[in-house]
Amino acid sequence: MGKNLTSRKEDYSKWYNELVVKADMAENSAVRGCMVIKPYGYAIWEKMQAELDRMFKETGHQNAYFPLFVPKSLFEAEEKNAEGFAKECAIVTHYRLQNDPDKPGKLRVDPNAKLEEELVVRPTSEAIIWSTYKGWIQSYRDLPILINQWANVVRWEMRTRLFLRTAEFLWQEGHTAHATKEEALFEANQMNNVYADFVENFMAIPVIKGVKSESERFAGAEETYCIEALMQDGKALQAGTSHFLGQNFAKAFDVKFANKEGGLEYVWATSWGVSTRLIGALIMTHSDDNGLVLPPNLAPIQVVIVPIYKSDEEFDAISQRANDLMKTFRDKGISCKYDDRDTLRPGAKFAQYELQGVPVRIAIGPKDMENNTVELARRDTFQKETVSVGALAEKVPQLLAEIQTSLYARALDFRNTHITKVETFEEFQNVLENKTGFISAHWDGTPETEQKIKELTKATIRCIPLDAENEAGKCVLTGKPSGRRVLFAKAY
RNA sequence: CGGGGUGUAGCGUAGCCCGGUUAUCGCGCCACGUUUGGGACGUGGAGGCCGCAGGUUCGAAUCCUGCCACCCCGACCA
Repeated sequence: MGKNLTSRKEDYSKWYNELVVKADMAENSAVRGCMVIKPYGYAIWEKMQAELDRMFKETGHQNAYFPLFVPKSLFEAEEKNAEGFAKECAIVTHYRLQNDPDKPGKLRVDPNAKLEEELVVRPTSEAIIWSTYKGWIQSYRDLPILINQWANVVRWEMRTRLFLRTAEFLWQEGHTAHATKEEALFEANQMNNVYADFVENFMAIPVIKGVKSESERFAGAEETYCIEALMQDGKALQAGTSHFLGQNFAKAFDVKFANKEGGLEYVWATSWGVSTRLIGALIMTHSDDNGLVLPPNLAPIQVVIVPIYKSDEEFDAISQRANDLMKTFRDKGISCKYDDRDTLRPGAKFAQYELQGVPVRIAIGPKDMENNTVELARRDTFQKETVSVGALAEKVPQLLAEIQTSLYARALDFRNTHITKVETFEEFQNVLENKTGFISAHWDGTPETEQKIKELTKATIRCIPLDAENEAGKCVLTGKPSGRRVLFAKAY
């Protein structure tokens, strides 16, 4: 199921409902491709937010909030940025409805309530933020500004894909202002490292750090750092980006500062973001045919306890033990749940928690009560063992840690076996067709060649890896000289 | 926006070509009872403007026209 999340509805629909439902289109509704994130899915997002927020603050950032609406005149100020997003903007043109004289009971847009200037619903916030920063920055003493915003943004894509490309999505966007180019470059690179750290160590998804080619670069950026992950179906997913914006936005919004020498200089900028797309990455990296598989770090419930009983007496005794265990676990910071519902049989509960990806399950029945044991089962491998009650306080935290590392190891192994070095274009096409995954190949460095390869194979340059070694070679398509390999793949 | 496909109960579906009693089946839901170490079983029950709007016809889920939505493939993209 994890292999085909976005292409085969029947594969993911059974647990997709646990996380999210695509908004039902009301009659006449133009809302398309938006998602409803249900509590369980949102709890996962909150865990991500909490950890990222911690990491941002550790690196000196603060949270703030800026308006949803961007006046068109601000939006168009940075030319490349505006051009890049123009095709996918939702625009507010009116501010009032009125009763429709022709259709009783219906409303229409009041033609007299046209806005003097249209408002763009933010597809990203550089414009509104830099127009604000202008008023905040006069001197080098006002720098750096290190701000992050948690927000929703709207991108009116022609085609949406659940989790990976919804019309509205939640994200964080960092926007920083610096006195020097070096400092801004350091910041952009640092935040890309923060993302890599988070995605690898918290979400157990291996990534490749790199920079984008010119044509894949963020609109308005001078350099785009990125982390690229590989999904189980062999397609690449951009999991996060961090942009060095140069002085483009400072120039567009006329943001200058007085330096120590008394001269005026334009400010250097970065922006960086990750979104609810990461939930999609999580699903497509770890899930299997039984449903979601959550790394313990992200699981809203890390341990679930299921009682198995016939009589009330048995139930009471098991409940007592379960509550004792819960206290033990909670003291160790483990989130746990005791499912004492008498409306479902144990088997149904097992299936449900597998669907939800709960990492560890403990079952307690009459036999266990007799022997002072429990059945301990792990979601990732389905292994079960009988463990004495006294050993659990040690064993469960260990098991959670082991699941976390083993999920990462499994994904890393898959990823590494799906990076293929090729020398010829024939090999290139062959790998794309039969093996999928990343292709490490030489490229002559021109946008034309990149475009040609895209047309011929649908594969794009995912990134130029930061750790790529210098290696003389020949471009797979043109045969022209190349100084190092880049990574190609079909991408979401 | 181009090409293909699909809309029938909360979910998944049969019926549509070839129009004709009360629209099929499974899951789920509700009630009662028996059950409970891997998705229980029995009995009874509720739930449908057959995507929307027109048209053809004595009669439309079924035929025709228009519209809307969704899915897949392109273009576009976090």
